[in-house]
Amino acid sequence: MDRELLKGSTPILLLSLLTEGPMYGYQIIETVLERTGGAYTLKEGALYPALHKLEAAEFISSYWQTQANGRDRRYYAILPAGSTFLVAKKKQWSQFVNMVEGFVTPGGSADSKG
Amino acid sequence: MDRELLKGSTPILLLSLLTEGPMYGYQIIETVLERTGGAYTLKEGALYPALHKLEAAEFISSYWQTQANGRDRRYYAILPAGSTFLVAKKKQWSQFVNMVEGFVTPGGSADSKG
DNA sequence: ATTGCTCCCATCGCCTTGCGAGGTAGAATA
DNA sequence: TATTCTACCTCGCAAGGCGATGGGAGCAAT
Repeated sequence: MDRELLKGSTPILLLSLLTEGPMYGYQIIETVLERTGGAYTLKEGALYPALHKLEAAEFISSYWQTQANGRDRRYYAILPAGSTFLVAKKKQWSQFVNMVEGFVTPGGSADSKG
Repeated sequence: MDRELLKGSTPILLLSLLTEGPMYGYQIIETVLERTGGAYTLKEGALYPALHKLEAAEFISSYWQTQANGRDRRYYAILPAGSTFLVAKKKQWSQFVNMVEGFVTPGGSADSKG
């Protein structure tokens, strides 16, 4: 997986994931790993800064939750503003994909799906 | 257009464009501008370094051509190695797109088209 | 008690890439 | 002469992912 391709898509990934429900960092990494069949390992050095930035922007919120073992986990949940942002980001995403594919396949479909 | 989304996709764009025939820098910018209906302006600060890097990797070659006016243009043409690279990049691209869309639309199609 | 493993958080410096701004220069136009 | 268009290019900056590194809690085996 080309790291440069990932740039800018992480917020979409994160926000989309959190739409399914609150998750904690480690769980996000595991989930991404599983769903991509090991193809993409979301790195901690990318995840946590991204999560913090999303929280600073008030697109997500976080809360610590103590488990039965007594250990703490930091859960992240999407906020209404985050959902709104996701919708806009998704649109931007498909426009972007469409643009690139318009060049990759000049004769192919290049209409705007978003 | 989100600049971060662009990162890593420029080589694909450039190589795809050059597959249609040799082009010079200014022409590439104009072409991209036209085809995207003004949505995406490939910036010089992004284009030329990308072009030079592609050339250093021997994916493309360049040659100066003098016009009737006496002015010179630097044309870039794709090399066999560049075509090979493009094919690999395209595959990587669709895998990447597929991955992101797998998260964006969890219920939707997430199979690997590439 | 010590080692080592898994879980779980996080930061730091590096690298790459796009962008804004700036520079050079010939040709056309006013 | 001055401006604009074409056409090339580079530099410093910002942003984001990555590898490395580190802290710490719980748990099992030695």
